[in-house]
Amino acid sequence: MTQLPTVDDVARVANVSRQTVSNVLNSPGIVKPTTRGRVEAAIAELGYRPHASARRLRTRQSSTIGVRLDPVTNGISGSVLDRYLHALTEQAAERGMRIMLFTANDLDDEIEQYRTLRDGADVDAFVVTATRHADPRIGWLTAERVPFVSFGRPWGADMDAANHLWVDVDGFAGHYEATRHLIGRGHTRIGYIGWPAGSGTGDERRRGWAVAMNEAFGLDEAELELLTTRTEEGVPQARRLIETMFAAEHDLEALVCVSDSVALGAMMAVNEAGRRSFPVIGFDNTPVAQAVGLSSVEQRLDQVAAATLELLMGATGRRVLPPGEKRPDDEAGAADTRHRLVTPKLVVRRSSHLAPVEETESADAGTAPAGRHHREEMQ
Amino acid sequence: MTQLPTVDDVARVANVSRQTVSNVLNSPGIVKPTTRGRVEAAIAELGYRPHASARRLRTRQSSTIGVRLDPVTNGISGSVLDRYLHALTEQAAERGMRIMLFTANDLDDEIEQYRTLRDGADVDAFVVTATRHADPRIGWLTAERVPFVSFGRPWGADMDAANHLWVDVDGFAGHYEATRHLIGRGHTRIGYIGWPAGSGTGDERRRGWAVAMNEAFGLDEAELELLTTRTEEGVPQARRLIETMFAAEHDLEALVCVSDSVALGAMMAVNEAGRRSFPVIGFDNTPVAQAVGLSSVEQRLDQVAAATLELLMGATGRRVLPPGEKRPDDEAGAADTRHRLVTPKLVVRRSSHLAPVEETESADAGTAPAGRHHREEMQ
DNA sequence: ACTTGTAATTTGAACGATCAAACTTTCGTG
DNA sequence: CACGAAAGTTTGATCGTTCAAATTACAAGT
Repeated sequence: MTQLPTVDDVARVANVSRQTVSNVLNSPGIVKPTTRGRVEAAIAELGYRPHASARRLRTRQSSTIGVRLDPVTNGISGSVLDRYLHALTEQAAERGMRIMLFTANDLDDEIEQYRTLRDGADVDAFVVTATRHADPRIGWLTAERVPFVSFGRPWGADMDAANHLWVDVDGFAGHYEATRHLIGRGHTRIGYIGWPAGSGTGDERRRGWAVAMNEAFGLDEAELELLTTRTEEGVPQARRLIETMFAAEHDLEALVCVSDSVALGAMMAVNEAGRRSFPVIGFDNTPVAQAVGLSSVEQRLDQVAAATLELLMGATGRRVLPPGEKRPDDEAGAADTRHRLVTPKLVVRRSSHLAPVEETESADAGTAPAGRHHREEMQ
Repeated sequence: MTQLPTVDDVARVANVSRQTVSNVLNSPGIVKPTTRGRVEAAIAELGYRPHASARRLRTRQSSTIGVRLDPVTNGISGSVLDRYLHALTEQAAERGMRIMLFTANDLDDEIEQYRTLRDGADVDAFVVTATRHADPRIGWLTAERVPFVSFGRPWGADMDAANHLWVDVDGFAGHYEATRHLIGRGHTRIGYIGWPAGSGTGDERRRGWAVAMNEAFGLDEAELELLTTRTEEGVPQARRLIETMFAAEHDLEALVCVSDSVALGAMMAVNEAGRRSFPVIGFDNTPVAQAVGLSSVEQRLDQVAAATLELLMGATGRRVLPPGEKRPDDEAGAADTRHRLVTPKLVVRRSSHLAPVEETESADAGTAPAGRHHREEMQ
């Protein structure tokens, strides 16, 4: 093997010109079928593959999406980003795109990386994760007209001005469904363990619980607040919290928890206290939840990934669309085409399957709102 | 913003030639300090960044390492690859390298991807994971002289012929230490739950247990086999296995398990059976283990990542070395320079901290071989 | 001062593809 | 049957960089 074949080599063999070969590759429609066949044969014969860098140099397109890999390994919940990454990589591949990872020390450094990757034509677009209030990255990317989608909706003041593309999981719907599930099983005193107020994501999830409780029992916000406790993320934190709670008098019957970590801590405290019929539901459906039989709300990350690419490339496109312009699928006045809210799905396991309904092995379609959510046994 | 500045723009401003600018960037040593200063000033002034694709076209180097992201989300253990990926991305960045992800449907498809990425000068090297017996990928990469490192040593017949670069975690050492720890705490009847025989990784871990048991109690392989059970990977599988085991008569006092999934299953069965003083140790130190207080063997993936890059790029190099040649650090006859075996680390948690030593909160440096392993409380 | 060697810098030519425009063939039509 | 338009194909230029060789600047040696 002396030298990689180039477009010229193919042209020579197929007895056509460079450009025709290029056309066969990029716009097969405009070249005569006869010729195309000849060229394709030559390509196969020589084992030719386009030189991606040369193409990039000319077209300024890289067919690559950049994702910053967060340095923190967030233990349990860290896997959410990883699962998203898996889904994104797979679905991007189906559209001829690839994912490039990079790291950054802080937000400014991240912007610096954006610039380098953009200027070097290394990536066509970015996926921004872990957005925060007044995120400087969003501003920079928007100002520079770099295509991007953020996984996580804008919060706070940005919320109104937000005309950038974003995808998010509907935490409200998730815990609304979870709470409905518990209510359907006959529970009334359902508590909520959340994160400290002010986290947009956490507040939204709690709101799902709150609305369901209000609809069912007419509780007002003051009453709901009495059923709410808040803690930092983490298994032991939550565990201690619930232990304290059990020590004091209380009449809770079930808990909806803002995350699997918190739910696991709660579950452990519940077990420790010997309360066998005390349902707990988490959020994220992490491997941990799966392993210990914790009911949880599954973020459908494949759908999130699909939505990400849809916003970036259109419904079926194979290249990144320029930002800020009218999107092809804007046509039918189809809702808002600049963001997607993915509805998560409750996964019912043992932890939510305890009393007050009689605890039988096969009790399933009983009082539970059947068919609304997916039932999964530990397997 | 009209046009991105090029090397020519910088040259004009600094009043030098293209090539000098290029030299300042790539071999600053050969350009006179005065000139260099002028060029650097111009670069800063214009905010110039090299066009990575143009550079790649010329040099045929991409400063990128390709990693196939396995489509399977292996639940609990899947996070191992993810954590490796994190570490690799970070450390690669420190050497000016980036990670590109891709997916493939099967091994042949993966080779196809290798070819595309290589021919397109998209990546300089690959990291191959999940190696198996007679892996076709290894052969192809070697024959094509594509630089690569495999995470996972070669097994079986390949083992001898293996002259390619590989990194692996020393599973033997991991479970040797785990077993020594249990022995140090006074246990004698320590069982092993492994994967079905024939998995190189699993066999190697079991061997660590076996050797420790043999050294301490003089058990021969027949006797060791009696203490061994095997199961497919998975929490419920392991759980049922141990339930059966507890149902039958047995005199086990402790268990070393080939993975955290298996260990978790075991732990649940143990709890269910009301056996409170029955230590269990896993492998991988997954978030799950951390969350439920399961002792486990931590694969130091940052070290694995460091070793990967060392093999690929030399101790401090910033570019991938051509494969098959004498490596720079071959000099001092330093062991084998073509592979690295990373020693994992036992992380002691509650699950291994139970009897027969009196179960007190502070019992720590008692009979345990102090200082050998890291002690971590749930935090 | 004059060679000689080395350090520093510059110049022309790639790298492999696509773009834009020019050219040639094909085909429908008056 | 010639004409013009559309379809198909080719040609020259270009993307931004680094390589290889050529040139110039500078210091030391006889």
